[in-house]
Amino acid sequence: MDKNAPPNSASTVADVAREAGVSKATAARVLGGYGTVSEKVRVAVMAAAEALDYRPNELARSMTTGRSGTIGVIVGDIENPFFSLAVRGITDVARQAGFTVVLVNSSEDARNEEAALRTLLAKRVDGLIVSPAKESETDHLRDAARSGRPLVLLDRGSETLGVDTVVANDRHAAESITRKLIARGHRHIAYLTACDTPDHHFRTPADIHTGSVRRRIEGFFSTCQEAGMTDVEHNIHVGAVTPERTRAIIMAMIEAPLRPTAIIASDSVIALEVFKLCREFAIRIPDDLSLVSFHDADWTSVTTPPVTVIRQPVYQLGETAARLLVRRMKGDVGPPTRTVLETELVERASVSMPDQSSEPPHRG
Amino acid sequence: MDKNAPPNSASTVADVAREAGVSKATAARVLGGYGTVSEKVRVAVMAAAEALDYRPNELARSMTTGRSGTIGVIVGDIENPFFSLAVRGITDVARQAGFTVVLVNSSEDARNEEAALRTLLAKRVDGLIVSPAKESETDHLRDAARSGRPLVLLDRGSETLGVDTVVANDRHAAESITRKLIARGHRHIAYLTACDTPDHHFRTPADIHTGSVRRRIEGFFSTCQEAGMTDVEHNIHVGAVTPERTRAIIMAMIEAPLRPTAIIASDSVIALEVFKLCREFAIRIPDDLSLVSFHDADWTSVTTPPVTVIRQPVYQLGETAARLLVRRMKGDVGPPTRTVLETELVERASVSMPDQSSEPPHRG
DNA sequence: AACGCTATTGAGACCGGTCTCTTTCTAAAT
DNA sequence: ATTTAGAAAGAGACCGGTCTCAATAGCGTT
Repeated sequence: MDKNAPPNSASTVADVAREAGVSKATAARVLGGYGTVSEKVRVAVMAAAEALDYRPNELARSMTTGRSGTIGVIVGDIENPFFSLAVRGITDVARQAGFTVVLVNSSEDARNEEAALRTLLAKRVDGLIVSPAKESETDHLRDAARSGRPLVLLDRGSETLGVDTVVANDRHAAESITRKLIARGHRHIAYLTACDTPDHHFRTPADIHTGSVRRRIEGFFSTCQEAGMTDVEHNIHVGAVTPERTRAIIMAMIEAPLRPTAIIASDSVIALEVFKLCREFAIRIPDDLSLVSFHDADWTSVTTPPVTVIRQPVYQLGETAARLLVRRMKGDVGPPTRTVLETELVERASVSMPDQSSEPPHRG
Repeated sequence: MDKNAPPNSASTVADVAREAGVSKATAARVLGGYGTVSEKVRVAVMAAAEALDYRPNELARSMTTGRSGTIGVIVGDIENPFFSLAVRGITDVARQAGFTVVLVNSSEDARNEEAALRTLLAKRVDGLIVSPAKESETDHLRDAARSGRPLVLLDRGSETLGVDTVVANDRHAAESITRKLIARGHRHIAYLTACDTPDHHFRTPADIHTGSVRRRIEGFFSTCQEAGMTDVEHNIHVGAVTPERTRAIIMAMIEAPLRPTAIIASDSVIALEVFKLCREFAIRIPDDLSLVSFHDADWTSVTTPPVTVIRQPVYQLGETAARLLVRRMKGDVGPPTRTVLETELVERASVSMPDQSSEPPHRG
């Protein structure tokens, strides 16, 4: 009679059990796919479930099992191609392992990150992948780790926090590109990042709380110094958080008495802004200004000239982090690991050749 | 004694109640922020919670309240800038309204989408935003709607399914760009999309199951026909799903006896591939070939020449869908709405000017 | 002093699953 | 035929919250 009409409210194991004429426990065994049941009963229960349009309540299941089948992911900004690609890597692995992803943008704000973490922990995610906004503020991460749920840090590590980390070899990448620029005669190289300091000025690498960027700046800084360059800290520009601020910084840089001959952009979004501005002001790349960018964004190969970039294995970064997390969630309790993925310098045409360099080597 | 040492397993309201010397119900009232409690008891309970490092279990809360505080989002591919921007719009609104987002990639596959939907429904998301891979296969969406949880369709609508939809005015956009190309003397215009048909050939718009693309093709098709063009269906190319396939299609197109003088790319990923190939084969844009793309991706303004695009309000698409969903989740039960957001033709320099056109008007 | 009203608290059912413990039943082993 | 292992099914506790309902307490009123 009521077999064809699904009830108003979702039906439960108890409903199915009643319909099939068995106990709740037995119905649960069939529906949950555990324990042992006779074939006859199995068929009856399945038929009842079908008739009642039964849909399991994953929430209730999670509460008893203690596992929710979800992993929480906190990134700075999903709109940034770097993160969207990394998240793709994460979701692919997660899906394959039977997990779904809960995504939160921190907008690179430590407070947002902390709130997000609390929410995700409250929702009982089985594991977490976080790209921490600030390495200096990691109390909330420590809490997460302490909660017993595995945590993997993505792109930005914290050496002090004993937790799994997957990063690129940022420092080495920065060193090699800086060396390359120096070899081509550049003596005034600017480094431009979205990371900010309280007074928007750079003094020492310790001011930079975003791990990946700090390591790059350390590499840049020391390579410059080894080459005998002075006042390197004045060539490191922070706070390129919006297109407007980025433009203002670049403008000031260009109009300064000692105008840089090369710019290293810390991400593709900034590089794009530099490129736009150069075009707008008819600054020729690489003749007037050389440009190098971190992250091999799709468009960098298609501009005139194509942009020399440091290719990071972004998808693999996400993939590796997720794989590591899955292993931890399965019970691997080894000591925390730090995975460093290699980068690759892709030389295109946005860096001036040695003979084109307007400055002779060793001038200043 | 055990006040400073948090217990091994997470503490619960019952633990806090015991610690504070009150009943479970009272502790729950304080912790859950409902009902009425005396100030004295409130303080005592909070102190106990603090001491025990109490963290609410959102899962348990969800089970009784029936609401999980999450919204499920299914998109084709988060890596595609279109979707990552739309998702950013969704997450921003969701966060503001107190919801977190569970994200799933369907890889534009209806079966994946169905599985994802089942999972999300089982996890008891409070609402859903889906960008359906196929408008023809919507049984699973109907199920979702029937489950009582609000559903909003993003970018791709289904007229038959009575459900809220947020789309761009794709048809009108396609018409206007096609008209513009025709006005500039183009008589052989190719349309290139990632959507595919079983035999990889296009016959009628009804073959295309992705709503937004079908509407664009309808606009393109009818505008071409109105201009007296024949065999328009042969100029619509489907199945540009990977860079390799895209290249093969473009190559065939270029080598055909009647080579198109203009290409409309259905998304920025395809446009980028066209651009790359043109550069590789020294095909000049716009002199040899005009290019127009849907979606104003960041890089399109920075190429040489910059690409003429149809700017879609992508962030707003996500934002609007999320706002609508939030309203529904709050109990709005009006009839299903269909929101159409306007697009804008951004003319840059990838379309040949009339006087540069190699073909005189009305030739064929 | 008796009464009524409200603020505060406690007891316990409930959400929808899982899972342990028992009991019953079947069939192989001695 | 009797013993016994193991399969199959049921009863009911439990997860960690919410929420209803009843009991108690405190206060103003007449």
